[in-house]
Amino acid sequence: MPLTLDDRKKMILKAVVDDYIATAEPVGSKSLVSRHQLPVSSATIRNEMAELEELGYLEQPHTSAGRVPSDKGYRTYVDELMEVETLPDDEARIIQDVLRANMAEVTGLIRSASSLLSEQTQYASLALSPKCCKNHLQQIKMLMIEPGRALVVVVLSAGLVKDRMVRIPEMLDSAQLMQIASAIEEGLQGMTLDDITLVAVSAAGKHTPLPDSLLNQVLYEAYVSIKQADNLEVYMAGSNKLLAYPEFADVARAKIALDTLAKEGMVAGYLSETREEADDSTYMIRIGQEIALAGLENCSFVTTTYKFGDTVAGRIGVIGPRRMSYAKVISNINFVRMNLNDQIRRLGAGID
Amino acid sequence: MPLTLDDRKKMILKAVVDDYIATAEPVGSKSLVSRHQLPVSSATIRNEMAELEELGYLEQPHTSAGRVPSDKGYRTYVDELMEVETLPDDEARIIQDVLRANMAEVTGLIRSASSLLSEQTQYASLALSPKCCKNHLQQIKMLMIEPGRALVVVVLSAGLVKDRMVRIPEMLDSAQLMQIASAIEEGLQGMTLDDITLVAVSAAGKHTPLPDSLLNQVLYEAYVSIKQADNLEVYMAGSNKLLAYPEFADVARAKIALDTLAKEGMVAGYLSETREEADDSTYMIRIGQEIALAGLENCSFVTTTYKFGDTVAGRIGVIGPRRMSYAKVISNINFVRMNLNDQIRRLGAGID
DNA sequence: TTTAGCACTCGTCGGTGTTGAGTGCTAAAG
DNA sequence: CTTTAGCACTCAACACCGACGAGTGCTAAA
Repeated sequence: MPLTLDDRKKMILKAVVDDYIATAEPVGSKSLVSRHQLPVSSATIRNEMAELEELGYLEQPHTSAGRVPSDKGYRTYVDELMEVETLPDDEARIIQDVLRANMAEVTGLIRSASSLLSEQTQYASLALSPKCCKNHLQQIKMLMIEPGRALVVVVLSAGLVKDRMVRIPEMLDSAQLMQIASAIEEGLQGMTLDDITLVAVSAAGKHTPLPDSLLNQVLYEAYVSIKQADNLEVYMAGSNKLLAYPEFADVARAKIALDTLAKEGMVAGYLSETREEADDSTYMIRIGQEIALAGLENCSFVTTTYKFGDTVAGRIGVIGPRRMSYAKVISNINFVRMNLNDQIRRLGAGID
Repeated sequence: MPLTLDDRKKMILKAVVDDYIATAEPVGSKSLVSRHQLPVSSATIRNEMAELEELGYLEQPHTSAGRVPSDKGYRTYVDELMEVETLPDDEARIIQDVLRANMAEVTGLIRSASSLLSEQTQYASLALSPKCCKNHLQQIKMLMIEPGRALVVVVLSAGLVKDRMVRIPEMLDSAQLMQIASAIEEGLQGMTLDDITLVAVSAAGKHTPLPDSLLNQVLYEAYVSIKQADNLEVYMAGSNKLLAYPEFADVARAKIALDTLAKEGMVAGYLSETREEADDSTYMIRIGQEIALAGLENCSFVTTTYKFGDTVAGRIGVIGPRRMSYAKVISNINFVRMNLNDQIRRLGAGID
C-alpha cells in the first residue's frame, strides 16, 4: 500500500473535494469526468475512487451514491492539493479600511477583525482576546468616581488596557487612592502577570501610610483587576450564518452545534490549548473529528495567530461546515492576519 | 356582536391558549374537555370555538384541525385571562444571588440580568443599555497611557461610567491632559448630554493655555467619547435556545428570525421607539404581527423598563415564540425588574 | 491498463390507501 | 332556547408501492 498517492489519484481527490465543496452533494464518477473534462472514462474514475475509499480518503453515504471526502481526504486536500487564491482587490480593500478605522484600541481591532472574517467568508468567526503569560504590568491607575467607587485601569505591556469598576472604603479620598496605585505600580513594576500574587500586591501596597483596614480591600480589588486583565475572552460573530448550509438543515443538529459554540468557555479553552502546535505554519486547520468538541463533528476550524511584537498573543479564525471553502477562508485569514499584526504594531509604536 | 366575551367563552379561550402553549399542537374540542374536565360536551365546545373563531380569537391551520390562538386571542389572554404565578423560591433565590454578585457596575449588572432571564425562561433575552436623554455629564477624566494614547473616562449622572481609548498628540504630557480634562469638566458641569455639542466642548477647553494645534484633536476625542457614552447598546443572550421550539423546526424560518435578531441595531431601534407607551403598566407585551419587524411574525416580546432613580433608563426583556409561557416569563421579568432597580439604587447610593 | 457493457443498489419522487383527530350539521333531548 | 349524541365529511400524517435515475462493482474485450 503506497504511503503517498500517485498523481492521478491526487488529481481525482482534489476534484472530488472541489466539487463537494461547491455542491454539497456526493460526487459520482460520471459527473466528475464531465465537470472536469477528464481524459479518462468514468469507469477508470470508478476504480480509482474505489481505491481512494479503501485508503480512507473518501466515503460513501450509502452504496450507489457518489463519494464524499472523509476527514483524511479533507486533510490531504488542505495540506497538499488545494490552490489558495489571492484575495480579490475589493475584498482586500474592505478589510484594510475597516481595520484602519478601528485602530484606536486593541480589543476593538480584534473584534472588528473577527466580524470582518465572518462577513467576508459567510461562516462564523471567533477570536480570542490577547493573552500572553509573558505580559508585564506596566501601569495601574485608580480613578475615584465617587466616594466608595473607583475605576481601576490596568495597562499591560504592548499597550493592552483593561479597566474595572470596584468598591472601595468610603473614607478614602482621591489623593490617597492615587497614592496606593502608585505604590502598587512601583512595587510590581515589570513583573510578569503570572508572578503577581495577592501577597506581592499587598507587600507593594503596604508602603503607603494608611491603616490596614482601609488598604486591604483596595489591594484585593487591585489584585483581582490585574488578574482579570489577562482573562481569556472570546468574541464570536455570525454563528447564525451557519444555518444557511445544508449540513445544518436539520434543526436538531444545528442546535447542538450552535449550543456548543455558545458555550464560549469551551471553545476558548479548546483553542487556547492548541496554542503551541503548528507555530511555524501561519494557520492551523482542524477538520471534523480532529476537533475534540462534541457537537462540532462536521465542522472545521481554520485559525491563525496574531502577535504583539514578536510573541503570539491570541488566535483568530473561522468556524464553518467541514465542507467549507478552505481556499477562500485561508486567503481571507492570511490577509486579515497580516493587516491585524500590522495595525497592532503601529498601535504599539504610536503611529497613526 | 358582543364587545366582551361571556364567561364561558373566556374560559374556553383561556383553556385553548393554555393547552396550545403547553403542547404546541392545535387543540381540538374533544381533547379540551378531557384535559380540563369541562362540565359540557365536546359538541358545545365546538360551537363555542366556531364562534370564537368568527370573532377572531382563534384560527384553524386547516379544516379539520384543532384551533390555534390568533394574535387577538393571545392579546386577550395576556390582558385578561392569564394567571401570573409568583416565582418559585429557588428561582427567586438564584436571581437575587446572581444580581447581588454583579453589582460593582451597572453595565455588568444589566448584562447579567439579561443572561438570567434567558437562563430561567429558556427563551432569548435582551437588554438595552441605559440611555436617558436627561443624563448629565458628571465627570470627565483623561488618563495618559503612553505618549500619544490616552484613556478618556466619562462619568454620567447615576454613576454610569464609560471609557474609550483615544490617540492624542505625542507632545502632550500627563499634567496637560489632566488640565484639559478638568477644564472640560468644569465648563460642561451639569449639562445634559443632548445639550453638549462640539462647540460647547471646544469653548470649555479653550480656557487651557495650550496651542490650538494640540488642543483640537483632544477636544474632538473628548466630544466623541461623551457622545458615545450615551450610545444605545444591546445585550442579547440565548438566541440559539429558540431552535428548541417546534415553531423553528424549519431551518429557513429559524434563520430568518435569528438573522433579524442578530441585527442588533434593528431590535434596539424598535424597542427604544416603544419607550413612551405603556409606562404605567410594569411590562409591555408585543405579540406576533404587533412586532413590526420582518422575520419575527411568530415571536413575542415581553419587556419591562428599569430605572435610574425615578427616570426610565432602559428596557430588558425576553423574546420567544408567540406561543410562549407568558405567565412564567412575566413572573420572572417582574422579579428581575424589582431586583435590578433595587441594585441600581443601592449602587447609586453607595450601599454595599 | 483502460473502457464498454451490464446487472445491481438505493434514495428520491409521485401516487394511493388508511388512519385518526378534528370539524360542521342535524335532530332529538333537557 | 341550549345542550348533546350521532353522523358524514375533511385533511394531515403515515406507510406502502413502483418507476426513475444516478451511482456502483464486476467482467470481458480492446
